[in-house]
Amino acid sequence: MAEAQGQAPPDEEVLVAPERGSVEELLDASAGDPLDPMRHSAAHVMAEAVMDLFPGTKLGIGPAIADGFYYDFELPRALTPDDLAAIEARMAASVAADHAFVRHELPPEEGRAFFVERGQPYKVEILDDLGVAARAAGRPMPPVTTYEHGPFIDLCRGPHVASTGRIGPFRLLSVAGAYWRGDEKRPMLQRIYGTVWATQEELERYLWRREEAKKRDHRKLGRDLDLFSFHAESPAAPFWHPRGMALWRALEAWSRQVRLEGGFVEVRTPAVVRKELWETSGHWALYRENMFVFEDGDHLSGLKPMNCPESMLIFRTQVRSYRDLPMRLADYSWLFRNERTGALAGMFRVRQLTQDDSHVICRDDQVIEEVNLALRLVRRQYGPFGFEPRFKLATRPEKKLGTDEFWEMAEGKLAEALHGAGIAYAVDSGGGAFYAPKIDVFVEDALGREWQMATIQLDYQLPQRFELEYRAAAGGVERPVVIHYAIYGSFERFIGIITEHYAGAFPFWCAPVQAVVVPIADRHLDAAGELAGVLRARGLRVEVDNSSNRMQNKIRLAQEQKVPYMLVFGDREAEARTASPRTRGGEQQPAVGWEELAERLAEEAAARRPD
RNA sequence: GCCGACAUAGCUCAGCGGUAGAGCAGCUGUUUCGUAAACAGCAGGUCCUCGGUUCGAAUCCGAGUGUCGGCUCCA
Repeated sequence: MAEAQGQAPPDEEVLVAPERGSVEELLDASAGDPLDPMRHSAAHVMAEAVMDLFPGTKLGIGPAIADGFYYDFELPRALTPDDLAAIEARMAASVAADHAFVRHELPPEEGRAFFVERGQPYKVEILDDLGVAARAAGRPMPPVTTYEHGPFIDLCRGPHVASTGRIGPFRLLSVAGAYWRGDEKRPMLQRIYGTVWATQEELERYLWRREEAKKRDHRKLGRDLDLFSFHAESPAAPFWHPRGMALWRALEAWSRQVRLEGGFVEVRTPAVVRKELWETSGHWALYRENMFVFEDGDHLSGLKPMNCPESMLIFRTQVRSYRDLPMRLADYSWLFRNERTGALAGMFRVRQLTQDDSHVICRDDQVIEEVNLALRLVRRQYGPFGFEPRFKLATRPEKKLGTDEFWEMAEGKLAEALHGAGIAYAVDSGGGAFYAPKIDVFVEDALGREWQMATIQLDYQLPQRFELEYRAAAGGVERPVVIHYAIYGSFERFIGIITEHYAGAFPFWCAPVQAVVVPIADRHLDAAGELAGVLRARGLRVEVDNSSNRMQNKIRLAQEQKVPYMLVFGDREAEARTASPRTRGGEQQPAVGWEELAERLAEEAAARRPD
C-alpha cells in the first residue's frame, strides 16, 4: 500500500504531512476533508494531555490524516497502552472544559524566541526552515502563528474548530515509532495515532470498519481457508498449499489468456545470474542491497530481483528487424528480493515472488500504441474482479536523467496513449522514476481502501545499457524502447489484496474449491464420488465431504470455507442422478441432472464474472 | 535497518515464581441423519531458542529468531 510516493505541495509539507499512499491525497492534494480542522484540533488536545502527563515533552508535528490525526512526541520513556487510556481521559477533560482556540501572531524573531524558551527544538527547526524557504523565494518571513487553547499553545497555521468542545467522539488507536521528518538519520519520536468523528455513529462505524478489516486480514484467512502458510525457516516466503495454488493457477491462466490476446509470447529466465549482468543493467550499483548475492564457484552471482535484464539478452540472440517489433514478452519467473526485515508484511511484501511480468520491446514510433495496449490489457485483466482502475501519470522528478526535451517527449507519449484509450487520469507531478515517466494504476477494494497495482514504465535506459538495436526500414540500425508492466503486480500481493477484498469468498471462476459434494449418509459416498468425477471432467475443482459429520455440519463447514456451491446428495439425488445445489449465499436451487450441472458450472467458470 | 508490542496444544485464548488449562479442530466408538455445529470417550504441549537470577522460571532479567503496529525503504 505504501508504494505510492506522495509529494506534498511545497508550502504544505512542513506543517501538514499528507498521509502517504492515500490516493485521494495524490490525486488532489488540495481537497481537504471537512473534518480536518477538528482532527487537527484533536491532535492539539492530545498534545496538551501528553504535555500535562509528561512535562518536558518535545513536540514534533501533529497533522490531520485520513480518518483521524497523529502527533509525534519526544518522551522520556516508551508509552504503553495504559498511557493511551490516561491520555484519552485527559483529552476528555479538555474537551469538556470547552477551551476556545485562540490564534496569535508574533513577529518572526519573537516567535522563534518563544519556542526556544519553551524548550521546543523541533518547532524551532520548523520555523528556521520556513525562514530559509521564505528567503529562497525572495519573500519576507511571515509572522509566526500559534494557536492557544486552555493551558496549551502550539506553533500552527490552523485552522481549528472554535473550541475544544467542538471536537467529536475520538479514540486513541496506537503508538508507533516515527523518524523526525521521516528521516532515518534523525531521532525517532513516538507517534500516537487517533481517530475522531463528528458523531458517535461515525466513530463506531469507523471502528467497525477496522474490526472488519482485521477479520478479513489475508494472513488469517490464508490460514483459515488453507491457502498458504509462512514459516520461520524461510521468513517472508509463502508456502502455497493446494487450495492457494488452485487460486494461483486460476489467476495465472487468466493472465496468460489476456497476454495471449495482447499478442504476447512467454519466456522463462534463470534465477541465478552472475553479477556481470547486474552491472550491465545497473542493479549492482542501485539495487544490490536488496539482492541475495552469493559466491558461485569463482564468480559472484545474485538471485534475480527482476526479469527485465534477461529479456534483453533474449532479444540480443538474433539480429532483429523493424518487422520483428514490437516483441512482447511475458515472464512468470521467480523473483527474489532481500527486503529489509521491517518492510515485510504478509503477502503484501514477501522476499520470493512472481509477477505477471511484461516487457514490450518496440520502435519509438510504436510506443503510444503499445502503452495504449497495456492500458487496455490492464482494464481487461481487472474486469473479472470488478476492479475499475484509476490512472495517474507520474512525471519527471527533481533528480532525473535526460534532457527536458526527452521528458517532454516521453510524458507526451504516455499522455497521448491515455487520451487514446479514453482514460481520465490524474497527474502526479514529480512522481516518475528517475529515468522515465510512468503510469501508475490504482484500484479501490470492497472496504474502500486504495491499492497501487500495475505500473506501466517507459524505459529508454535499459536498451541503451544493453545496446539493443534493430535493422531499420530505412537501413542502418536503431535503438528500441522497452515498456515494462505487471498487471497483477505480484501474484502474492494480488492474492493478498483480493483475499481481503472478497473476505475469502472468491468469485466462482477462481475459487480454490468451487463445489463440495455433501453426501447425506455414507451409503451415498460412491455415487457422490461419481458426481465429483463428472464435474472434474469439465475442469471444475470439486471435493467430496466424506466425513462422518451430519449434513448440517458439512454445510456449515463448507460455508465457513466460502465454497460457492454445496451439492447436497442423498437418496433422491442418487436415485435420479441429480444434485441439489445450495449456494454460499444460502439459496437452495432445484435438483439438477449431473451433466446439466456440469455444463452450467463450466459455463459459469468460463464467464469469469466478478460476483 | 529503526521504535514499540507480542510468542503457551493444529486454531483462538486463559494461567503470570511452586513442575500446564478451556473451547474448537484431531482420533476412537456410537449415530447415517435433507440445507450453518449429533453424542460419548481419548489423545495432544523441550509454555519460540539460548543464557542468567532463584531452592524453584511458562511466569523475572538479557540476547537471538519470528510475527504484529508504525517509521524508513520500495526499478
